[in-house]
Amino acid sequence: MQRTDLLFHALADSTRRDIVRLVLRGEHSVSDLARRYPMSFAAVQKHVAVLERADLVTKHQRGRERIVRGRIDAVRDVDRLLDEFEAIWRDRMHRFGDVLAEADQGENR
Amino acid sequence: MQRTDLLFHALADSTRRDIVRLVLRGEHSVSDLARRYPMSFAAVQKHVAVLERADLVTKHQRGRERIVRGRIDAVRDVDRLLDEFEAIWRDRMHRFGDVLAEADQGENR
DNA sequence: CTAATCTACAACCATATGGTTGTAGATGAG
DNA sequence: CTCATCTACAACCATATGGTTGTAGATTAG
Repeated sequence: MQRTDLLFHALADSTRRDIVRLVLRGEHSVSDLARRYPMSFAAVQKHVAVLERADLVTKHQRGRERIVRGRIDAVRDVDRLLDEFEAIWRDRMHRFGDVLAEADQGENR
Repeated sequence: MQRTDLLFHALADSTRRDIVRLVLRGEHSVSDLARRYPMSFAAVQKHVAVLERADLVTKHQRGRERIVRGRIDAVRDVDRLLDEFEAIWRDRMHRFGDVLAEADQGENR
């Protein structure tokens, strides 16, 4: 699977999106996060792993805890991908405008 | 599953992202699309269905063909969600700046 | 030192996903 | 009318996903 797949897949779950919001706001240990959701520690741990695989968060040790931080750069990478779509669409609108302009020219010829 | 999940999930596959690019650029029938990918018609049909469920494309009949169009609005909805993340992060940076400012004040007291 | 906490990881399970083939219904071409 | 094309949909299969429980290793607290 490619990185883009990992990014979108990671964001396609509301628990994971919520975790991203939390760790963008500030640091949280894995157990901090686990306490917030109605699921087991292991389940949250897996969600964090999915986010980590997509580079949306990083984990580093502090004592016996693992601290999770959000990586805004990854979010911006997704943003850029969407910009590409926007550009494609704008280009189409542009070409559509050209066709209309040509039609106008034809009328005045 | 909520709409956001559907949106991100739909975009978490390179074939589907490619289809979105194509139909943002211009109309294509389902069989047009199917010819482009190394998989069965039914498989492409399913991919289109996933995109449709997420409102990233619409389908309408023309003769015996089903014409697929991209919906830029859905792309923009995703964009807005990412903006929320960006805002959260900026807010954190802002608050971090405040803490530094308070520390400075403390020094000069 | 001992006990509690935090984490990692494996095994397991139900369901979802992404692909296939096959069948059948509309529609257009000749 | 007849045949080819386009589509829908069902059945099926292998694998991925999201959850669980259980076990074991680090690390801190007392």
